[in-house]
Amino acid sequence: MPDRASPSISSRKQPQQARSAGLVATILEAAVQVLAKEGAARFTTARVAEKAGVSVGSLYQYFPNKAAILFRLQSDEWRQTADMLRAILEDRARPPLDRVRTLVHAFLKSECDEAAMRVALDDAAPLYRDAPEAKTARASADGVVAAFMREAVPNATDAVRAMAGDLLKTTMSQVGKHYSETQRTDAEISAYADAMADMFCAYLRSLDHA
Amino acid sequence: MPDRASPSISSRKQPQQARSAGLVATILEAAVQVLAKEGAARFTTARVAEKAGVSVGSLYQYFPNKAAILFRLQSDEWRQTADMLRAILEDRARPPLDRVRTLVHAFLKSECDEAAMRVALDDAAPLYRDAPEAKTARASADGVVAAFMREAVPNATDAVRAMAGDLLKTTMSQVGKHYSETQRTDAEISAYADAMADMFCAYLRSLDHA
DNA sequence: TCAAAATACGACTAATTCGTCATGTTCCCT
DNA sequence: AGGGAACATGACGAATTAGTCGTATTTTGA
Repeated sequence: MPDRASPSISSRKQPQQARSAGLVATILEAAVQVLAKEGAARFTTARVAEKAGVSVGSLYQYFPNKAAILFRLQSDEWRQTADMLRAILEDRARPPLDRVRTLVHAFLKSECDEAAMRVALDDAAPLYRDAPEAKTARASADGVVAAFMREAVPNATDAVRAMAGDLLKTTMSQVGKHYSETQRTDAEISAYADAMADMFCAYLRSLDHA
Repeated sequence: MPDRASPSISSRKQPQQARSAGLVATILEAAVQVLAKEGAARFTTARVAEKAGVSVGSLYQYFPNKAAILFRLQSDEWRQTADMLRAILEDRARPPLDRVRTLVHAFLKSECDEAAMRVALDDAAPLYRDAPEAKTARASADGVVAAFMREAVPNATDAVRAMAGDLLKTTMSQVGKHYSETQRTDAEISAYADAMADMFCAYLRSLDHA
């Protein structure tokens, strides 16, 4: 039972004039900066507003609370990741296992870029993860993964496929998250991605043979 | 660059009389309660002291700051996990892959017991993870894993073994952590553990064949 | 027995934080 | 032009927190 009850995370109001739309964008950019440079503990609405060159009051006109800003940032990340995942996994011209390897490389690389921001965003997760909006957003990639699994592992029951797909998805995202907490060279990242892809491929092959 | 500089996490003084040794134990038990029932955000020294039936002043006599209490709890968890891991992996009477499966089951089960406390402890990680003491503590299981890998995958270079061992360790702990964030039945836990063990075994076999 | 050391206490300070609201400014439309 | 709506401001209130310190109590050892 971690934090308090789910906060209201939905937007307070939508910007209607051009200046306020720009203001929202400015705030989000500033939020990324503050998160990356100061860390989750020092991520405050006041600091974000200052960095954005905007008053706190303006900030609270478009975000109901601090958690909403963080959720928005995380939401954008998820969307971006889901798009990449879809683009790679749905390329039916290539063998499934090739796609897995490409995906792991792309994911790990993207996780390591902007590592500071992503780690901080994860540190702040208790503030937004229990919101109902977050639960649905996290499941956005499930369909793509399920479709891919049907293609990659045709000889398996639905139950096995569902569990294996979930395991692969969870492994990639969680291990990637942890891996990005330490500074790495591109060569190290690539080697680690190959190891993870080896593991995934061996698993998928074993599922299909069985 | 998340939080501030590393806090001093070492004990302020060692209890010398019986009553103060008991007091430290009482505080740690209370800390577990507070963490599990209130979550990381509401984990405060005042609340821990109150739950322990002790004054804040007494608490600060044996812990230099809040982070030290959290680090102590995490440290105890790590020790406990390392012991379990050693006991299972060093049982040379059984085939290596059997041991892996047993280990995954045991780890996942133990992760799901006390899930609330572990999740909260993880939420509080930013407060203690950058301390130098933490880095060494985390590496405590590395030797056992390396020895096991030599046994399980004799036909592989040291470099491959090191990376694969790290990947398995990281996967188990990170996926386990994420898995325990949701409530599960024993049957579900066991099924997931089997899936993870399947993946690990397929990977280890493929490394040995290659 | 009795003084010094160890232990325990809890009110208090200084700092930080979130979010509001009364007031002022800019924009748009007729 | 001018009136209303949208937008922007930032001082401020209310709440919470980490950690200290002067004082009181208990234990120990000579």
